[in-house]
Amino acid sequence: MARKPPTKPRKNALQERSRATVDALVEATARILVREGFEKTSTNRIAEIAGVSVGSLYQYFPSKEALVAAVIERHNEEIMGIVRTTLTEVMDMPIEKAVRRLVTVAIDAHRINPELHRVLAEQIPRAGKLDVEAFNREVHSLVRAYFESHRKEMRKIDLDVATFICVSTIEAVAHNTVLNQAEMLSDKMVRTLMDETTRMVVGFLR
Amino acid sequence: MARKPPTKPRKNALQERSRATVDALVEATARILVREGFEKTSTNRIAEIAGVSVGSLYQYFPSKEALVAAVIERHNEEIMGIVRTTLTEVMDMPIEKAVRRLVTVAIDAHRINPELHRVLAEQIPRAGKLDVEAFNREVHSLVRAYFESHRKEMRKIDLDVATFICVSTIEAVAHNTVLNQAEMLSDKMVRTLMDETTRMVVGFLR
DNA sequence: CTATAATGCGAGCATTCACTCGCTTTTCCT
DNA sequence: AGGAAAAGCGAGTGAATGCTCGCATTATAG
Repeated sequence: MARKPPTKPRKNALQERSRATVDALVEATARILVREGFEKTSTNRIAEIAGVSVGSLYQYFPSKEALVAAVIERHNEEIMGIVRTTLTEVMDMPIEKAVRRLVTVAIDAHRINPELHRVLAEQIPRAGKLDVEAFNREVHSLVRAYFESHRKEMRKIDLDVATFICVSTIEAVAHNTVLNQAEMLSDKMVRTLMDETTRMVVGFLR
Repeated sequence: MARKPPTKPRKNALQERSRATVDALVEATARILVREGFEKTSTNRIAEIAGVSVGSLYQYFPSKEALVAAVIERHNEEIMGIVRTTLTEVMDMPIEKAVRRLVTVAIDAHRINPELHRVLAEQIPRAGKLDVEAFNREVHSLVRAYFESHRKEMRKIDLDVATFICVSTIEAVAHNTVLNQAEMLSDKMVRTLMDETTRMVVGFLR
């Protein structure tokens, strides 16, 4: 196995100016990933688009992977923010309402930046792998917590299995809806898909 | 957008010897993809492992992408073979039986070569994109055909929506079961997963 | 056996790319 | 003001890689 390149910043941005530089670099990386694809994403190009020199880039990011990892982390954090707040909102709702809400949120989350999501999903470099796993684990445990406190509404079923299946299903439907079918889908179609997915999951749980 | 590299063979292998060369090259590509990852997969290395010179490689494959595409096609064909025969076997079975069989087959298919599947799923180059879409379309239409001829066992529901949701679900569960959790799962656990997934899908359809 | 086509070879070319280093400019602190 | 620390610069370096091309070897046909 190959040694993985470092991911931690070489130095922390302290002053205002340097924080802006770091931001510009991450933003540029995301934009190039979307607009030109992973292969075309070179450090020289990133620096160019960010309006920064390669030298400065390497002051804050020890490797190209570190930059991509930063993009992944930012994107994941954005999504996790939504998921976390939604799951607390939903905590007191009955299963039917809660699941419907989760399905909606899953699709919304995938719509934040579908192209970036696609590129990250397709081309996850080794660097981002850990982040994504942590992400999955957190979603899993949040959903499981909800199930635990709503056990009475549910039939007898292993909670881990239920969580695994439900999360996989909702994620897959959202992913495929937004990415595979793109704009082919009318709003009405999307609503039907959400209704039916909700129905399936709810029917499954009780 | 960048122009995509050609994928068609530069010339067809006619004689026995050259067919063996082509095979060795595809096989070597698959092995390197699995053992050393996409990044380490260079044409020079492929030729080396295949016991063939780079020059010969380029007699049959116009680009590196063409080689990867060939691997993808071979893998997809292997899976599609299983899916096709299973769906004809299943054509006369009632929904319950049929779905259970399909879930089993989905997992089996993912187990053919999990590592290769993972690499291909993660690192699909532009070249393989079309193949994968064709693959999805075929699965979709096969499943839809089954649903059509079993409409009486099902509640009223748009067949495309039903197909989309069912295929997404089964694929996602199989994928995550085999790849995310790897060997962490006991056989019993897998059986439970299959039972529950079947239950969910069947419950959804009627 | 000989001519022709098919197959195979691999050093090397051209290019790309991640990353370094010596230096300048800007900001902060007293 | 002035010195130190932080931030920024970008030409240049070395390594990797996709691919070509001229030639060598092997198979087929007449």
